[in-house]
Amino acid sequence: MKIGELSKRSGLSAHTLRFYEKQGLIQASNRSESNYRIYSSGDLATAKFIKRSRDMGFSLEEVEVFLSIRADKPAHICRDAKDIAQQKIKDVQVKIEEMQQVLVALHKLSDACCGGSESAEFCTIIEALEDSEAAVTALPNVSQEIQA
Amino acid sequence: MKIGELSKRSGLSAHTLRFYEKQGLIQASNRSESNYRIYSSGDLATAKFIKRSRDMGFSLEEVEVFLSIRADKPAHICRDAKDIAQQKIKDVQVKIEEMQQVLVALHKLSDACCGGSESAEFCTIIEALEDSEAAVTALPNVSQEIQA
DNA sequence: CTTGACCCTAGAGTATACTCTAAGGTCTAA
DNA sequence: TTAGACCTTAGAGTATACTCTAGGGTCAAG
Repeated sequence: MKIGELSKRSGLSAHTLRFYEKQGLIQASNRSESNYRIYSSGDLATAKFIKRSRDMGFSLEEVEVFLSIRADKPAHICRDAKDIAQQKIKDVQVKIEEMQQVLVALHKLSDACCGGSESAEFCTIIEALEDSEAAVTALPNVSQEIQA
Repeated sequence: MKIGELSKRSGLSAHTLRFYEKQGLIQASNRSESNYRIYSSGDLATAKFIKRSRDMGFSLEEVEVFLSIRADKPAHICRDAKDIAQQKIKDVQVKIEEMQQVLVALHKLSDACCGGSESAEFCTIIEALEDSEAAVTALPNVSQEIQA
């Protein structure tokens, strides 16, 4: 199949597939005479493997490791894979906890504010952000994780 | 005070303060004869305001809106501020939920694996990522949020 | 033989928020 | 007067993962 079909079947865009190729994650097993990438069903399996790994939150770098384990299983041990998974679990847990703290602070911030069409002269949100003694205390620096 | 002291007192690096200036978030109220930025205590309050907003997860763009409300409160209403806060709450809630789903999937993935020094030939993690019928089902695309 | 859908490459652009560098000027204390 | 800490600017680099563009070739159908 050509890249368009692999794209449809894998859920990865053609652009992304070419990008992954550049990153060394996946190769087309053949090229047509006109230099089109020709993918096998094995390639489709690889593409899906990558997609699933990404959907689980693994970075491309981690996916690369999984791919290398997958490519030569006898050369690797279960711990290789499990270490990555467990580290990812920890990362996700930390981020969830950070975001839950932020959520609590945000609720405090928001709930105190009437949110009406009154002048913002005494808006508690602005006041709380202004005043160090307000709702916001000892928050971790979470900005990145919350931005899309 | 000069930028170094504002940095210490606000918790923002001098680099970041200059960067925020470029973005139009904060200005030094004066310049010394040698062209050093001279900040007032009002500037310190602004810097802290920005820091607190960032720590609550607001983007620089959102902080800009808060700053403009703060700069001219009578011209704004409470809803202006509350809308932003509530939208942020929604965003954070969505991300937390996504990450919790990912966490469940990761646990399934990881728990099934022995993690020992056995060959990865039958590693359940690799198998699960390989096989569409495995643990991983209908996950949202969360990759970004989980990466640092 | 042309239209439209598809494919190719190299490289730039997007998003967000910094973070750092180079090259240089200023200030203070010993 | 000189070392060292501090300040200045413009602009590039970092991180991650795409996403898109320009300019061009290929292919099947009508």
